[in-house]
Amino acid sequence: MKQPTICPKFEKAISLLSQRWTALVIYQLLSGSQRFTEIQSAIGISGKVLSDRLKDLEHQGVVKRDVIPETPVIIEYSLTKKGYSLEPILREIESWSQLWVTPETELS
Amino acid sequence: MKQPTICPKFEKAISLLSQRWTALVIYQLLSGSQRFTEIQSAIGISGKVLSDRLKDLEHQGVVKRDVIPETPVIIEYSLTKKGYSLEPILREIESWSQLWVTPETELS
DNA sequence: TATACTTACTTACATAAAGTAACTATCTAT
DNA sequence: ATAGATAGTTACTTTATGTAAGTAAGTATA
Repeated sequence: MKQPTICPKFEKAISLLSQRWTALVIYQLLSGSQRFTEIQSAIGISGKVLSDRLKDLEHQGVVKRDVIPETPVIIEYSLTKKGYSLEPILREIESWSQLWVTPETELS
Repeated sequence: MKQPTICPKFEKAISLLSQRWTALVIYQLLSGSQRFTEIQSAIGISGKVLSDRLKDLEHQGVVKRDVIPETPVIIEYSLTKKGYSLEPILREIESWSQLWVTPETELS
């Protein structure tokens, strides 16, 4: 055990972002509040997993769920302040991808 | 279901980084080239998954595997230029985690 | 020589996570 | 009455990950 242990806060952040679909859901919500099926069709996630992720992100304070009392009722998901604070990370990934993701690696 | 509207390069980058352990392995290698067991003990990953990840990252051109012909042979893993180019992303995650990961969310 | 230890893995098996499709319940439009 | 949308849930299958043990080459100790 000679190696320094990785910072638990960093590890927690990584475990959030490296859960499948999570970063994509947050990225999608960066463009504004959206409904369940909008997110679903935009990123191609299954209803089951999206449901899980949104619940999880809501618990973590990243996403907010609003029930808008129209007829029929509209349920809107949006980012909290904490959620928007992740934007610089997503933008870094975005610009990295434009520079470094080549057609060949896209096929792998 | 409709076609996903997200940029394929971005999606590819996300699928790389949101694979479990990948970001942590890259982060670990930011501090310099390391051997298999060093990475393993530093981040607490199983040999099987580390083996998978390193092969995958090598294939993606992110990690380089060097065999150093000493006795016994030493196998060193390091980041390529492409690998180091991910540093800003990891640093963003690092600073985000310091600001936003609270003790409560650590327990979830 | 025999035994143990290290490194860099692989293999077999068990469990957890994700994908798929169908289903529910409420409301709206035709 | 029938069909379609919305926001999910449920049951089942497939894939990914975790755990533990094993392998093969080499070193060190007794």
